[in-house]
Amino acid sequence: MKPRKHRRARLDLPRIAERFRKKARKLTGPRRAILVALRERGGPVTPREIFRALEGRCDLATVYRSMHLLETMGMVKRYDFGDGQARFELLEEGDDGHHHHLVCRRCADVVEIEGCLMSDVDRQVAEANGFKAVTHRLEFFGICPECQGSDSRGENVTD
Amino acid sequence: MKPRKHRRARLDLPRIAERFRKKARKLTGPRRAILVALRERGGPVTPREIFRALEGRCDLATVYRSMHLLETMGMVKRYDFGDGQARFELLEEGDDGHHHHLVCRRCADVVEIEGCLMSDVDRQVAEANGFKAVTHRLEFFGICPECQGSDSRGENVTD
DNA sequence: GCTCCAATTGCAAACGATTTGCAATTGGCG
DNA sequence: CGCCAATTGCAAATCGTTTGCAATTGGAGC
Ligand SMILES: [Mn+2]
Ligand SMILES: [Mn+2]
Ligand SMILES: [Zn+2]
Ligand SMILES: [Zn+2]
Repeated sequence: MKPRKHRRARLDLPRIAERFRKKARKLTGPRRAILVALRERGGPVTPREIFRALEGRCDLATVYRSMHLLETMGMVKRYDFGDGQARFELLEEGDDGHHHHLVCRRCADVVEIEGCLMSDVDRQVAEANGFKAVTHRLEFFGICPECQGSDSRGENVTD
Repeated sequence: MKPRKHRRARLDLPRIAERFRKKARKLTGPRRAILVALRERGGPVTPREIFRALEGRCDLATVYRSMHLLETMGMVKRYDFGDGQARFELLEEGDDGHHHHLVCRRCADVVEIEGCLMSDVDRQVAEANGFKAVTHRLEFFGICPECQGSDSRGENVTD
């Protein structure tokens, strides 16, 4: 049994629906399906992955529109792993989603990094430069255990 | 006199040319112009900004091709501020370019953050998850001094 | 200097992610 | 059950970036 890689893996669906409706929005078929897909995955998902998981129950454009909506509603958070596609995670009520990830450069496997010890750094950076409301975006990249042995180029991973 | 915002603002042009030629590459007109533009700016520049600065002396496709080349030669480093366009900085010889930025969310002004105190964090993250060769990507975002007074939405910036 | 050719360029078309216009569909309130 | 604003599917548009190809050019060798 592998350890669960992502927190927020189990959220109550009726509760999600309720949260959604509270913002005076129609809970349509496609939207429900997207929320289910987001909950299933738990970790960061691309719009295209959601689209594939929906198997025709929803158009790709609708996925994008829904992600925007959910983002402004504060129900999902967007992450950027620098590969040109957005990723989203469903948030628990009250969670602002601020956390970081460790991404394998070979297989793109993602591990959640618990907690963030940088709020004091934000303050220092703000202070030192006269900025206000400073936040940060931080992701880690490396080679995961699985990918360390079977190297794609024959050389071994060190360090 | 405003303080200089970017390090590596002055690099010797002949020396840059020499570094370039050492890798057995043709130092063409477009490439020379691009290197000059990169040196002029000092801080992170988008391909389109370089293209504009070149005023017809070089095609946009050539800018992109040159950035790839310079990147693989280790003469520029790519940064990602999450707005969908790449930025590049010319590097001093021997510099790996690892550093971070503070970007204004209103005017997109960029301030360099000196140094990086996270190599021990990289190690901890690697250790804790069985990953190897862990690095990170980190940028800060906030509201710069200039943008704090004249607020775009009438509310004042706090915190 | 002049020749020659692989390296490089400009141009236009292709790309992949994301956005948008619009006519057809639908959730949820009355 | 009917209505209508909200939502959707579809196709076309957009944006940053990449690529094919024929024309151009730097610089090594004479
Ligand atoms: Mn996560
Ligand atoms: Mn910089
Ligand atoms: Zn953080
Ligand atoms: Zn760093």
